[in-house]
Amino acid sequence: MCSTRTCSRRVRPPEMKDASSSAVLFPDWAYKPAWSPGSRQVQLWHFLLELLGRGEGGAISWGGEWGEFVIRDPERLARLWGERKGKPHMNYDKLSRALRYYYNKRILHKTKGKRFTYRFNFSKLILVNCPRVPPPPSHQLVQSRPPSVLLAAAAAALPVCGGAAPQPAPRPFLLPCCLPKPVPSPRALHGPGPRGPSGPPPPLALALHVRANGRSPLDSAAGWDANRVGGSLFGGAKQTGIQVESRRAGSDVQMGGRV
DNA sequence: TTCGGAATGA
DNA sequence: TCATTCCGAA
Repeated sequence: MCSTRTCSRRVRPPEMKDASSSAVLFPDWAYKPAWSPGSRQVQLWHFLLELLGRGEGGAISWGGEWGEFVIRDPERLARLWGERKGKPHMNYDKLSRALRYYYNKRILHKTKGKRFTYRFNFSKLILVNCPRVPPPPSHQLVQSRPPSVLLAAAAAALPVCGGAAPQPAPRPFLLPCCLPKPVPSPRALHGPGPRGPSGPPPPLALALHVRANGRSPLDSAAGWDANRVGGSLFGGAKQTGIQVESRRAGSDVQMGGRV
């Protein structure tokens, strides 16, 4: 076992090749570098959405809140992730560190008080990853071209009802604002509808809402504590801190570190 | 259990 | 840029 940080061996990761795992939710281009700047491999949130969309209920499943998911078997999830990345020594501690880097980017939030429970911020993913959604003015969202796979991913994997019941993987559909050719789906358009009093909108409705208004219902949702919107959410969030981002964004960014 | 700094790799 | 790895702290 590698006992030092300098000992790292390059293992060619088993990138997704088989249709059984990739074609279900994501088109091939989703994994190309052009759609994932800075990374030539599948990203962790891709992977999580993929598992969630496949109904990989053993290791991870959707939680009760909209966008919330629960890691049922942390070590198994880590093992799966490690297999995907060719990192045999992956464990939940390391995986969760990667998840925590998503906090700064507002891709993910921790659901406090619930073990192994996190929540996707789909609105942020949509806003910054959809090329045809105009970014908010006077912000620096755009120094890199973000992957537009996100909408497809979110749309395909999102629980349509948002309830606690596990969702079968929905038919893949891709949202028009991110695609050259819209592929509307009747189910996507109508969906079964919310089940509870605070039932979430179907993903497409959310996306269209975002597209029309430039913001998402999630941004103002009471339960969503990342309510400081409008910052350069992806661009400046470095691993080492968010001070640069706060400084540059000026008035409208208020990230207090931990929430 | 969760968090985030730091060093490092690709 | 996105992790991976390690680790100390809460």
